[in-house]
Amino acid sequence: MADKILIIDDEKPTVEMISLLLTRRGFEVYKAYCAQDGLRKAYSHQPDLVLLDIILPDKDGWEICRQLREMSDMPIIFVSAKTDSNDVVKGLELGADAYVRKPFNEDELVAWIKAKLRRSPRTSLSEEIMFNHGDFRMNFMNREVWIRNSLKHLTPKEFNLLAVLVRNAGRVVTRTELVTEAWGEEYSDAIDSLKLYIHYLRQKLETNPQQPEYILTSRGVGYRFIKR
Amino acid sequence: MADKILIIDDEKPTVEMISLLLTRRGFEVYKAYCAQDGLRKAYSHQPDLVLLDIILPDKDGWEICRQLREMSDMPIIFVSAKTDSNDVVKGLELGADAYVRKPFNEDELVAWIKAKLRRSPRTSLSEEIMFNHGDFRMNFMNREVWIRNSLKHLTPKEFNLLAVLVRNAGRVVTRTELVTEAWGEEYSDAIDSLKLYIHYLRQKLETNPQQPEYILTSRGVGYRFIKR
DNA sequence: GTGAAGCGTACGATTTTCGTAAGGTATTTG
DNA sequence: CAAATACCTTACGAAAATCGTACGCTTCAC
Repeated sequence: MADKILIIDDEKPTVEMISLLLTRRGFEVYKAYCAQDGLRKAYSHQPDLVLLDIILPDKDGWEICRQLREMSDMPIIFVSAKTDSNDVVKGLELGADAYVRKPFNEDELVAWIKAKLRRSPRTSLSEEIMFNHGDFRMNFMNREVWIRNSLKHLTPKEFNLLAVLVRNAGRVVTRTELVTEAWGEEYSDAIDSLKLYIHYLRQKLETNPQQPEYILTSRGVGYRFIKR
Repeated sequence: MADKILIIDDEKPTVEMISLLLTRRGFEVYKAYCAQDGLRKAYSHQPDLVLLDIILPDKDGWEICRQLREMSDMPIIFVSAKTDSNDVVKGLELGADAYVRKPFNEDELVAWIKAKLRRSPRTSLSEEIMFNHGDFRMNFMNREVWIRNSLKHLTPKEFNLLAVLVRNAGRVVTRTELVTEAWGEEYSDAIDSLKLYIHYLRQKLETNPQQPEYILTSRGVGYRFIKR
């Protein structure tokens, strides 16, 4: 799954340049040209990291940083033409994770981004999920799935598919959503494979695969993992 | 309790200057003038953060960074006169948290330190990790691996690979993650070497290499060191 | 009731991955 | 400089994972 980066900067050419650079390296990029829009997109897209300019038309970058910090721990990197040490100090004290001076070296910016992403906790994803009073246990860390004290071996694609279902337990997940989330964009039309893998999973997980308890189908829409 | 900072740098005046600066701001400072001493003091004093120069008499700063990263998450800040972007990129890729170019502004350095301390999880680094009731012991200081009271000699690449596995014990580590973490970014596609070195490790560590107890494979994903 | 569409399942072919062996090149060490 | 050690490439069989396809069953609209 590609990391999502939000760029907040009013200089359009800069934004385009960074955007191109990051897209080429496999990131998913969101752009905002003013503070208001930046904050809105931070809320709606939940980026994994924010690149932040200081000089903006409406509010300044300091204020955005402060407001972002109120809601989350996402890494924030200032990217600014204000190169004075005082500004660096101020940015870091406001809770930023790094400060890159403009003009910047492209590789260096990418290295900062990667370093901060590597460090960021990703805690929203829990290590293990249990259902059915512990009868069903899925551990994302060691990639093990247990049903009533017996370990079920899943292949990578099986595991990834189940992971998406389990993380969205209780809600019907669209077929395309399932395959793209589990296996990547290039599988978006692999609906035939989907039913095959659902079948494999049921064979391995369900007591009676003909009458599934865990993975239920929603005709014409997708599948849903029971939440109990 | 005052935060402990370890400075590893061979230029005495610089060390004294930083030391004074930090002491005045209420930090507890430890100094080392070479790589060996730096690593030893890192283990013995358990600093909360490390300031690291690149040019050192014995080993270089890159190597220290890699070795520290093998066993702990403590924040590392490079402070170097090497100001080239390539060096910054290299430092960050090795797992450093920041890179401050010499000569630096004092307030800025302090701001970086405080920012990194604020974020840091406060995990202590131990010189040795044990599993399996002490049957398996890995010592990062003298780079020794013991299994049931017999010393196993590992080559540098073997040791580094094992270190990444052990540090992530219990979790499946991706193949690319493994090689880049253990050997550096330039190995990111050396998946063939990986299986070879896993093979070597198993030959040396496992009682029965055909049925490994320690290093388990997660087909299509990576490997995992058993956590017990 | 009937046909069409959606879904489940069986089977086997193809592709990928893993472990291991063998041998060659570089690098270190005495 | 010779020997030992570390590193790396290639190759191949076995096992696992993936995928295509065909077909039968269920559900639903009319």
